[in-house]
Amino acid sequence: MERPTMDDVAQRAGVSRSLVSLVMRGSPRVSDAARSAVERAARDLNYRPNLAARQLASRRTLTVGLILNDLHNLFFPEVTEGIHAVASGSGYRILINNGRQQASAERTALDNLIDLQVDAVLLAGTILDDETLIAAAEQLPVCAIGRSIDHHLVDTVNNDNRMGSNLVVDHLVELGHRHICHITGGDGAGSLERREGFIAAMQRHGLEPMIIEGHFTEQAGAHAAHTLLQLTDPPTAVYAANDLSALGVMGVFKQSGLGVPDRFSVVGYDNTALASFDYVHMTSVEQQRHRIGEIAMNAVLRRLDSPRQPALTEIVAPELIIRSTTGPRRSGPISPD
Amino acid sequence: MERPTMDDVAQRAGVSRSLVSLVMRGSPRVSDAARSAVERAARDLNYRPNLAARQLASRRTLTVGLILNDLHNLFFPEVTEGIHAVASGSGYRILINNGRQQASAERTALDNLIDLQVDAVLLAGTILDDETLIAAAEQLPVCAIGRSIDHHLVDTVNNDNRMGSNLVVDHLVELGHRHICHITGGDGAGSLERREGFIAAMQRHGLEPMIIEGHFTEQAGAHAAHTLLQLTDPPTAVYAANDLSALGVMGVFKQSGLGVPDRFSVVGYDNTALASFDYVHMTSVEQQRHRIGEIAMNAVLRRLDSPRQPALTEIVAPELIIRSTTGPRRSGPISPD
DNA sequence: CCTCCCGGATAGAGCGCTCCAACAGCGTGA
DNA sequence: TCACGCTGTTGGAGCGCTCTATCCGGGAGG
Repeated sequence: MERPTMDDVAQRAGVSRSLVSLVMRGSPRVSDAARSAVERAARDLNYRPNLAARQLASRRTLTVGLILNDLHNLFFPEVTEGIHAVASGSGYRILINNGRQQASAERTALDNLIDLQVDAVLLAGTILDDETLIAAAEQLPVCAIGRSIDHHLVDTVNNDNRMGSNLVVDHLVELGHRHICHITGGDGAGSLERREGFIAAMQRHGLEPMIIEGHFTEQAGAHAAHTLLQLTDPPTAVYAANDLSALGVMGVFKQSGLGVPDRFSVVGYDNTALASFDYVHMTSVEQQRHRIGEIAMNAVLRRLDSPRQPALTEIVAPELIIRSTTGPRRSGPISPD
Repeated sequence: MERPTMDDVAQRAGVSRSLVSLVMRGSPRVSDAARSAVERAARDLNYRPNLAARQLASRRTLTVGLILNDLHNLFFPEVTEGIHAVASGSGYRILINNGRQQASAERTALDNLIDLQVDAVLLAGTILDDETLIAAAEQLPVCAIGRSIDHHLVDTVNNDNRMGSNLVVDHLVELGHRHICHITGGDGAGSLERREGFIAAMQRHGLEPMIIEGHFTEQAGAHAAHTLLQLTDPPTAVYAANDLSALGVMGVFKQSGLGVPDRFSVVGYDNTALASFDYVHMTSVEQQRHRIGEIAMNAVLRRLDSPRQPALTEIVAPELIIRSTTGPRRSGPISPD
């Protein structure tokens, strides 16, 4: 009933524990005969190595921790899968911790993972303060996704948020829009860059940027939409800092009987499932989430190899996915249909 | 630079390692003087216990594993938070693994967690086969959420799916609908019960149940909707096995210019964020996800205490959340607006 | 005065693995 | 023939904790 140990396997196979250990770790310098004897014995006993013991002796876990800022945000599942794809191909397992959108929860999660002695930590969309992150980076490889941080040990992977804003503005201008409003993402990951990119792009077109401060939430989008509807000369297009916020905007427009894209064009960011549902079918900026995950995990693998190498700062080009919430600017007064 | 060990703390505090261990584990039989000396030394050295060593020696990890069937499904975040709320109150940490909607991935995840020697495993919405689950239950406490399984060691927590279907049918019938179609969830968690509950409820009302087989996906909902639109005498209401599928239905109706709820009433299940967005505002069945998570974690704690106790089978009553995708039956032929 | 007890502290034997040093054979070349 | 290297295998010393058994010293009880 007790879980078998390496000694049990060794005894059954008629070899030493050291040999069993070599086989378990896939060493090449083991004879075929010995290897198959050990494998047989292990199978017979249903042996599974004790990771705690392995870890204690070898000081590594072949495990990397992943902290997700918010399980509710559909941005993360794809990133996670990109990470997973690379990790499982290189023998690492992934352990996820939920940050629940709170810096304190993220800190606890980080502590947990460090206590568990994961070999490295990936943070996605994290809002943890820089010092904590850097302190962690001195102990083990750390890679941050969707957040920039200036430190010689912290690798980062980001999409090019400025470019994303550029794509959006170019698209809207091409459709004839001149009066465009950006709803920001507040202190959310990447929102500062999206905002700056928006302003720069508008100025490049000789247009005046309009901005409403918001968050990465449905409520923020809804709130901003209500504000817009009060204006005497409202914009004809709205660019929200993420899909959630954009959906909040669309909810208000729908309830007010204002057609999208007839009265307003709406664009989101992240191209999450929210945008791609046929029922929503929203124009949005795809960050290449899967690819970002892959790159991040590869960065971790690299740093696991050479821990003190200079920080990697990867920027991935986003892509505008045009769907049916954006259309030609329609002039004329605003009124319910 | 090396991480300090218990011996370092002991030396600095001028006591034995055993005493340090007692302090770390919060033993009451330590003098105040000794305790504070140890605590000081630990703080000075920034000591953090090595979980692997602790685990190896004590054979427990104070960690429970959680396997989520699908990170993309917004049903799980709430459940996770319910689990977390109870777990953190009792000193356990949660480790999440992603099942990626594949039984094989779930099995790997389970193996991972068992190898890591978590004290217990929670599975949410899992599609793992019974044998694997039962085999795991012989080794450590296992609790399954959203899935029934008949075994004296596996605790289960479910919402009352039959009752959920009942609520839906009663609501639709009350609105005048007599011709109602249920799109099933295939082999998804709980979908069999929802289906049976639907049939029973319809029969109770003397109505003929109509069923289209589906899945827990947007595609399945869309596919079923297309099928419905081919019928000469289509139903006036559609009850999909989950929100995702219901949204697929709504996407098709929208594209076909068929108003909801004017032409069709649509109901989902799970009351995820998908249903509650203002833009969607869909009638759906709330499972009490947070509560389910809490109950599940409590079941685990109980079984951790007395491992051989008979299985707990908790059923939570669901609640129908009525929004604007259901309305009075409208007679007359179907045609685009 | 001796024994007993008891709170408080400690020694030391593991837990199940890894990994280094060492070793047994067996060609091979001088 | 002997030293040498090479392949395959082994012994055993840890890794950093927990936990049982044991010890110590002082107050209570006889």
